[in-house]
Amino acid sequence: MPYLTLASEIRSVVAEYTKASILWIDTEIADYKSRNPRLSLIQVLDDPQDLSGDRIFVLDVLNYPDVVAEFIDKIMVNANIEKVFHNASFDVKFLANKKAKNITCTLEMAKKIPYYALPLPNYQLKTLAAELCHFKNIDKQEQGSDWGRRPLSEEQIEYAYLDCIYLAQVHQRLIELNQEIHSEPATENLTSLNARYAQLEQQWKLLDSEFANLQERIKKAMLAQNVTESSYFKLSCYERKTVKVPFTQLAKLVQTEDIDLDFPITLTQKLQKDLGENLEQLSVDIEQTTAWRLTPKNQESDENSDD
DNA sequence: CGCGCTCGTGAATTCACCTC
DNA sequence: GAGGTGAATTCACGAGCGCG
Repeated sequence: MPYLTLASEIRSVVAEYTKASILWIDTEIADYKSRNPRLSLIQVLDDPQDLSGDRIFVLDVLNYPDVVAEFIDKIMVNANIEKVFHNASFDVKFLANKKAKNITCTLEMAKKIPYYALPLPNYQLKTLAAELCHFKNIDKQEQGSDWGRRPLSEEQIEYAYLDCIYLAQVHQRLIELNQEIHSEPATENLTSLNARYAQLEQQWKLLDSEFANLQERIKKAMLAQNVTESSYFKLSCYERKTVKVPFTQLAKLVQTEDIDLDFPITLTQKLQKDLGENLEQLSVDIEQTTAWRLTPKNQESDENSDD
């Protein structure tokens, strides 16, 4: 895991990366608590199979803002290179932000996988690495360490490159899980899906109804007994306000003050009825959509076993 | 600590569908 | 057609989470 500190060698590595089609990237930030945090390290991996770390370059960019600019210009903004991060929005904030193209976030991928298929207490990278890829002895101690100091400790550099390995491995597993979960609709086996649904429905109804009942009782009990904290729950409240104005007043204001305010209003059935024939004077824009819905058939009559 | 999200909550609306 | 019902949708808001 080459640790590069010279601007010239970092530049040449960045130049090499422009040929890659996908890169796994992590960053370390110095002074994250302060008002102006700085980019300390950029760790890049270009081969997800690599577990040794040989293919990871740890780029020390703390004192090279112009090298960072080059990285942004050649890699981050380049739509031809897919960039994989965990919680991408955090790292990308320091790397081109909104201008970054072709970003993949493993945190978002993980969250999209339904809970039953990936039952985890949280979606931190270390949790995913441990549960999804069975990495042992994952250390996150260095995460909060001082990334602004130089030289960095052995442990810090070790930690920095390990994160990239976790990232690439987790990413691969998430892709696999995704394929299992979100299968091709055209080739799904409807019979087995229906069977599984029916099998779960009864259990689910029992659980769901008791669950809802418990929630309601606990809430009401805590309210009645003036308890804001119980062993499992916190009870909080908030003010909610909706600002309203008569439509005629708003319309008049916009007219008289010549305010630039125009947007489509949904004419609900009630409004259409209230307008009556006046509706014909308006140039309405009719949007047609199709809504599909699943309706369970009545299963209890087992007489209709027709095919 | 702080940013930038997403998510859960509960009320209000809307609408399809059913019955009378 | 009136009226009821349940599902879906919308909205304001705060809680909570991930990163270092």
